[in-house]
Amino acid sequence: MADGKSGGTKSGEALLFLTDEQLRKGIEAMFFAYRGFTADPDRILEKHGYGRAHHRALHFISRAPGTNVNNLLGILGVTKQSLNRVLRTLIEDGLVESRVGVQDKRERHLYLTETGKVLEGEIAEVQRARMRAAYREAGHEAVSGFRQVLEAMMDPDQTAFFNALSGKED
Amino acid sequence: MADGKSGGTKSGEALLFLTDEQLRKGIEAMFFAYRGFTADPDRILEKHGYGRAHHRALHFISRAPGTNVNNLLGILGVTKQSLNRVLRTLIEDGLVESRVGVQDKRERHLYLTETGKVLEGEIAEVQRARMRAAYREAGHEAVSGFRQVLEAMMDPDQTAFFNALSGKED
DNA sequence: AGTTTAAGTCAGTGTTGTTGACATTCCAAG
DNA sequence: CTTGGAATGTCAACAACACTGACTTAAACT
Repeated sequence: MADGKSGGTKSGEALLFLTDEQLRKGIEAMFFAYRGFTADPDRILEKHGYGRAHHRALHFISRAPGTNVNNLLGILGVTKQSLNRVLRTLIEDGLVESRVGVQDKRERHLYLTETGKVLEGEIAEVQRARMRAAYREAGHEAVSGFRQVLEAMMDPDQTAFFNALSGKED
Repeated sequence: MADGKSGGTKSGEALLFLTDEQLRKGIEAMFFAYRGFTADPDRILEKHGYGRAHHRALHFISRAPGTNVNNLLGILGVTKQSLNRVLRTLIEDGLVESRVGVQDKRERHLYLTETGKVLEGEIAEVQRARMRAAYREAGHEAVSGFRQVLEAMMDPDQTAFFNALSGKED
């Protein structure tokens, strides 16, 4: 079962033969790539005294302006307290604006301020730059495969959030 | 620059047209997929009172038995103390064995004990299972592209570690 | 009026990361 | 041979960020 050769690859049959070794390589690739993926944003965030949690909030508020706290909690998959700590500092620092809901006054709708958009844009650009470079290096076919595998790797409820965020095209 | 349509996609020319929107989708896919990627191991680790740092140590010691602390530090990209805290509990709990170096007595060589191999194997299997399922769902071509993009996304020094860990084939 | 929902808060805890100081060992220059 | 520097690993104290659980406020629903 852990001899790295047989194991769970028996039921694969005709279509796809996957040794434990190949799977392990994929797992390690995921680990190292994710570090690269977060490296550039981390550098910028550090200069401002922020962490990844702040980036995630900025990103998804930018992506879904006017979203409420509950929705953001679902997307980020953290607790209220975790999100709130981050959100409070972002609001205090004037990067995020919280507006009381019109229809439902219990809700707070979140928006990036101009300052918030600047920082989010700066971080997004370096992250896009790396993604762009990786895509170009790997080529068109690879990009499609990359996305397919990633989507298949998500938990179903996460996939729901992912799809809900979809822009029109893609 | 942040209108999601133009921006840094100008120098793409013939080969690959990438809108900011497509890149953003890739970034979000990476975020959600990584959460799925770590979900199963996290569940097992939690039962034992361990975290991801413990898993990473177990994984790479299993991958490179007899490695010393310094090498592990390079692979994991954390500070000595971070690794050491984790390593100490794993040694105390009898999952990892630390042997003083023969040639250089400053070095400690790390090995999994039988107990350590059992836990590492259990975690590795659930992680492989998800990767296997994702690979099968996405298909052979996709797997190749997935790996290509991930490798291109790594920092060069991380790629070095990644390749150094390579098994014979693959 | 009573219940539920959305958001925010306070207190306590755990994991994981950091820096700084320290012990041991090796090695090479005087 | 000894002394001093470099490398390896350990320990202590601290910061960031996640978690649970209990509670408050306000608004909405029934």
